[in-house]
Amino acid sequence: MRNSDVPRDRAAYATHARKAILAYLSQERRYRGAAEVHRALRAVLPRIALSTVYRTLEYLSEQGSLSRRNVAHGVTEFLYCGDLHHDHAVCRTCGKVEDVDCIAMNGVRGELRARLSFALDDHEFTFYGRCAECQASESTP
Amino acid sequence: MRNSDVPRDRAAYATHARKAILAYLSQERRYRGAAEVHRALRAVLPRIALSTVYRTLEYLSEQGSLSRRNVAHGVTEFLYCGDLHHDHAVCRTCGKVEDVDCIAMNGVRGELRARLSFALDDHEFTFYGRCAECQASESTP
DNA sequence: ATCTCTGCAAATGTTTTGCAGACAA
DNA sequence: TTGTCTGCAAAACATTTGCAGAGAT
Repeated sequence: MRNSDVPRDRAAYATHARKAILAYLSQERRYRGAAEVHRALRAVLPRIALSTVYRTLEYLSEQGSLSRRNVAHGVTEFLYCGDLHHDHAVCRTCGKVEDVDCIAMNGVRGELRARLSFALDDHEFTFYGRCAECQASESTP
Repeated sequence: MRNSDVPRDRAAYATHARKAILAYLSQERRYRGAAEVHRALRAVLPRIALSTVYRTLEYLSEQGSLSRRNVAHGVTEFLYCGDLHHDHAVCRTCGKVEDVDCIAMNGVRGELRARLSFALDDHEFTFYGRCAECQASESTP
């Protein structure tokens, strides 16, 4: 394949909307939907359109800056989350998300292949429970 | 609390729609959306309404007979799946779902508590790859 | 007979798209 | 200047709901 056959990446502009959404989500350590992001951004960019939020979230998650999850009622939520693949522990009380880089995965992978003859090439793990902070505040209400 | 105060469960009728949907999904070992189920059921019940399919899928998943997952574009899919909690290995080639009752999970749980002080109360694991059959047919096309 | 379920049609809520002007490079 | 984004408004889609009649017990 000649170099000229390689589709050139389209230029990616660093616009107000992209910067603001990335700034908001990287500070917020929770999954947020388009409507929530839109509401929050209006403080900084009063004229931003909801459709722009959708397009930007889509763009950023394709770039790998955001990870997405589909929740009930047709809603998609996004979380700021570097380039690395890792799993998430979601606190059911405050919604905070912590990254889990799980060593035990190696064992799981081997077991899966041995028992099901299943060739694993990807996984999605989500843990639900209570984070350390919320456990602490439960005892002192 | 007196016995008469306990809200009595509503009677559950074994209707054509419920039987047919359960029959279809228990034979099909894949996640299916409402539209797909509806299309398939028309062969047996020509007058069945899409809204009935939605209501029935909702009902069956609340009963615990179906497990649900939210996929992209606001679509919810359902899988026949007994009462037991287990994780799924989804074949990316044929879509077939196999249950995984993974022993290595205990290791994951312990690690999570030790490293994050995270009190785990539930998890959702999905594995993606190729099932044994699809691996075999890849070598003989 | 009674209470539950279903078909139909209309409504809801999220997400997508077309297009002309605004913006970043 | 040039090609990429954005705002606006309208469309597309999956899903939900109200209601009267059909169905299950």
